[in-house]
Amino acid sequence: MTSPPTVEVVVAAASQRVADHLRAAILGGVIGPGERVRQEDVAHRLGASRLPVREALRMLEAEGLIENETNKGARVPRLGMHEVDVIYQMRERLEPLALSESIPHLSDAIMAKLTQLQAEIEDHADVGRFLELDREFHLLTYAGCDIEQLSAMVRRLWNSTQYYRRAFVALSGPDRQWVINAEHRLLLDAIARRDTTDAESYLRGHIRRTRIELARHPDVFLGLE
Amino acid sequence: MTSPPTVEVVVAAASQRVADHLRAAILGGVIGPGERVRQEDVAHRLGASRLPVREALRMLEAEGLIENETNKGARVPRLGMHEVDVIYQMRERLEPLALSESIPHLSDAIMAKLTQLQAEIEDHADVGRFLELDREFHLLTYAGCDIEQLSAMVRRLWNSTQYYRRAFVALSGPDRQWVINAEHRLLLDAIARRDTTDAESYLRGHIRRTRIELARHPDVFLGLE
DNA sequence: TCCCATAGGATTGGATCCATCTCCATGCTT
DNA sequence: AAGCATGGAGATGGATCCAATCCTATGGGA
Repeated sequence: MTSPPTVEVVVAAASQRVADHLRAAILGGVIGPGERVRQEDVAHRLGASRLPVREALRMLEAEGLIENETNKGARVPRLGMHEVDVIYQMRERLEPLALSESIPHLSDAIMAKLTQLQAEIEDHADVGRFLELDREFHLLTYAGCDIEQLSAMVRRLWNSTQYYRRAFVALSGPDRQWVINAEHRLLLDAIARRDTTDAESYLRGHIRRTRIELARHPDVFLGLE
Repeated sequence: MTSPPTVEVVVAAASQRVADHLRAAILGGVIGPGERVRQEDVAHRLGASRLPVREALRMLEAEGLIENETNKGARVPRLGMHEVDVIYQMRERLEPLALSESIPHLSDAIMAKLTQLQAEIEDHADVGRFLELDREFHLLTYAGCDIEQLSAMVRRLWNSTQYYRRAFVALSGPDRQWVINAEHRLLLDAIARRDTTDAESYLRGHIRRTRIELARHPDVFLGLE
């Protein structure tokens, strides 16, 4: 047997597995801002030692999903309204750049997938599904950006506001959905035309409008800070 | 003795100490892009176990100073010219925002310190000292920004380009120093006037000019990528 | 009755040891 | 002689155990 066993169940570094699990739990709203994450809990639940959990927590800290305090443990960061507002302003400035870097490298396959995703979004039913699709849509438009630092930061900004986006979408109802759809379609068209200027402009507007609507819903942050 | 012993030599979490040491080594150019960082080496050198070193490497990864590959170890990232150029564009977009957030909270003490720093910069002799002062000057202008995510990202961008900035400054010589000084003075004045619009504008120009001059020195990236 | 000090449990941080993976050099085969 | 398989050394990933720190509940004192 010269070649490595093909059956091998890709073990993929325990710390990576733990990180994936926790990330899903936080993004899915299972854990929620301010909640504490105990090392032993997670270790026991996932059948691993505490060590990979510690490493996973460090990785998630890098992604903005966890904050660590020495000797006091890890918790999901709790953001205030102003903080979220500034993070959206950061998105307004960074994501258009990521898009410009991405557009020249977007394959036809990805363009097709984007169109299909937007179609699904317009058919969307529940809130959870919309959040998932919207996230996939936007992040896929950045798939061609091969500057790792930039992609990572954009992902990080999405991660740390995911919870509040969920709360916001749940509150605001579907009567403004047509606005999102119109913006997405214009964005898609600009991307298809490889017009980075237009694309940047539509994207910036899309994020800015969301930020301002979000600022009108302070109830999303009730009981926080 | 009810109060904690005041003499206590704040031990400050070994992993923190290791991270500090490595950060200084990388920013100081002792380690250099592409070089590998072996866990045991560092552990032995700093008289600690390998475990805090592993955690430190994760922290530095979050700061963009280290990149980790599973089962293959850690190394200092090596950036290409285009990558550095995009990182500078990110700075052009993010740092003005950080500055706007910071300005309203800057105390008189900090303003005084900034003026003093600029005076020192105009007196600067060697390259290493200039880099240090310039870094301290700019980061201090962001000291009032209490959005942790934003401050962290700005710091990260500075960190990951520090090496190339050093190479650039060493090459370009002191005949353009007066430009930097003029820009710094205008920036300082705008900050003192609490004029965020002007300050953002000067800062953006300052970074942009540096980026474009840097792009004229591809020799900084010789032998890389 | 309220506040502070103390002791205990709970939780995180660190060290050592073992398993697994990668990389390189050696030697065999063609 | 060239190329590939194999074995060993080195380095990283993981598990268990021990130490240091933090939080809380309890009890004593003003």
